[in-house]
Amino acid sequence: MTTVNAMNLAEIGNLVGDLTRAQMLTALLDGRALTAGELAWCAGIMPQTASSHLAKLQAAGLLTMEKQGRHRYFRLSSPTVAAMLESMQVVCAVDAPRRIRPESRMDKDMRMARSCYDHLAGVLGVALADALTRQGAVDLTADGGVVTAQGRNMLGSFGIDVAGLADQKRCFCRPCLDWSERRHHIAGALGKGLADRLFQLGWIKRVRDSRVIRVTPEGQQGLKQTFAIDHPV
Amino acid sequence: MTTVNAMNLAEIGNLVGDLTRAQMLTALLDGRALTAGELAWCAGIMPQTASSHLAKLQAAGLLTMEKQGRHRYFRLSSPTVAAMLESMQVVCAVDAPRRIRPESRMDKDMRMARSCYDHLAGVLGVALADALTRQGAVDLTADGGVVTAQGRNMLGSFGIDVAGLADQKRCFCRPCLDWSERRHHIAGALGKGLADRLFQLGWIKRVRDSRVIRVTPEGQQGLKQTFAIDHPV
DNA sequence: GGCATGCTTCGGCGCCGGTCGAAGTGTTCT
DNA sequence: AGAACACTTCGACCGGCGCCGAAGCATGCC
Repeated sequence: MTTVNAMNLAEIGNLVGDLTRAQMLTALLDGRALTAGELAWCAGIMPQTASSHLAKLQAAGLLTMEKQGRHRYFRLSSPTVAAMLESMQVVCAVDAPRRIRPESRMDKDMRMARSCYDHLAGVLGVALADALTRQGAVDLTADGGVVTAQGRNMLGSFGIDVAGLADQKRCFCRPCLDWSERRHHIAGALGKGLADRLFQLGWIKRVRDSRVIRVTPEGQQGLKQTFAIDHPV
Repeated sequence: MTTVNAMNLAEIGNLVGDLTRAQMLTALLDGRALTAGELAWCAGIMPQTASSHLAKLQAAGLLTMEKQGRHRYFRLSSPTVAAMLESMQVVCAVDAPRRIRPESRMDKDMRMARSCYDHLAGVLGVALADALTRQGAVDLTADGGVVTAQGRNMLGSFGIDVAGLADQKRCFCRPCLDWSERRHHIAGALGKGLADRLFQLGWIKRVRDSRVIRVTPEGQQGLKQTFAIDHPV
């Protein structure tokens, strides 16, 4: 019997399948580490309850914990976990028969620009991928992506150490299906490099307590000049 | 609040998180369509119970149903769903702290060679990917893969219509992390093409009621001659 | 028509697991 | 030292869900 596989599958599913834990995981999906208390607040439960959930998630290897003074910081234990969660969201978004879309302000912002573990997603993420493709800097297919010689120059002068990124163990340029746009954006080391550089330049900023990304006025101008992207407010 | 995302996530997780449903999904992971009765048998439950589970999975869009006489055939509704399930299994295999491995005969066979939705996985799948890489037919990275000019010739003379496969909508050559080998094998249209051709040649056969693949004596010989693969019995 | 088969719906049972209050441990601040 | 804080453990409650028996529809075979 293939039960051993199914058991693993069910265990993971079960962990993600509780709304409270799903809220915690969603909160951690931007790659930051949060304290147990913050996670409890995110999920709207008492600290004791959060503690038991976090213990389970940690025991299963989805989360790693780091003690720091009297705080305990939790983060997703690897990009693999983030990728899994994204793939689950993609299934919701793509395959589910249409259902009520609350269309809240936050949802709108999330669709506009958000962090996806350590890179950019939403309209902005897709626009960046499009722009780099249009400029011949990267060749992005559904299967994967490569940076062209021209792209290396361009990204280099933009302040991204392409060679350094490519040396890392992790995927260099992975296409990541965007659950809101239903198109691909750039993930992997290059995706992180791009996001990091935009943060560094002050072109984008995180919105507190969410994955939403805000484009600053300088970013607005810079994106237009460098990538010919007209990002809405 | 990002609750809408978390809700979707939890819904999917909840569906996969029940051992019974996980067994059904695992049984469907090879891409075939099974009847409600067969799925009930796979999960070891009564038909009534299976019916309710299948209704839920279908309502959520994970499964599609097709009536055929008095049978109802269920299958995974898309490769996206299969990819999600695989990604969940990868997380179990890679991130989970080591746990008891029952080491049953079936597990051994599964690790040796199995179908993964519509392509090959296990030792055989990885060996094929290695062989094609070694022969310079494909260039497989963690990000994606491409078929070389030489590869097109080689695969063409092996009876695979590379150009035809590349024209399809779906990913052509996607690397898929193997949960047992923890290395990549070839998925996507090319992966399916390879598997189909090996079935057609009679080199491999499915084992009844499982995803296990058996290599025939002809296959043993053919794999050695064509790909220099010494596949264990 | 009569009967077997495949699947669904309904109703009630039983249990697993998420929840919080209370109490305990370890850390930091004054 | 004592108090405030962050988090964990324990115990009890209870709601939800997976389970099966019985009955109800469809379909196919004789």
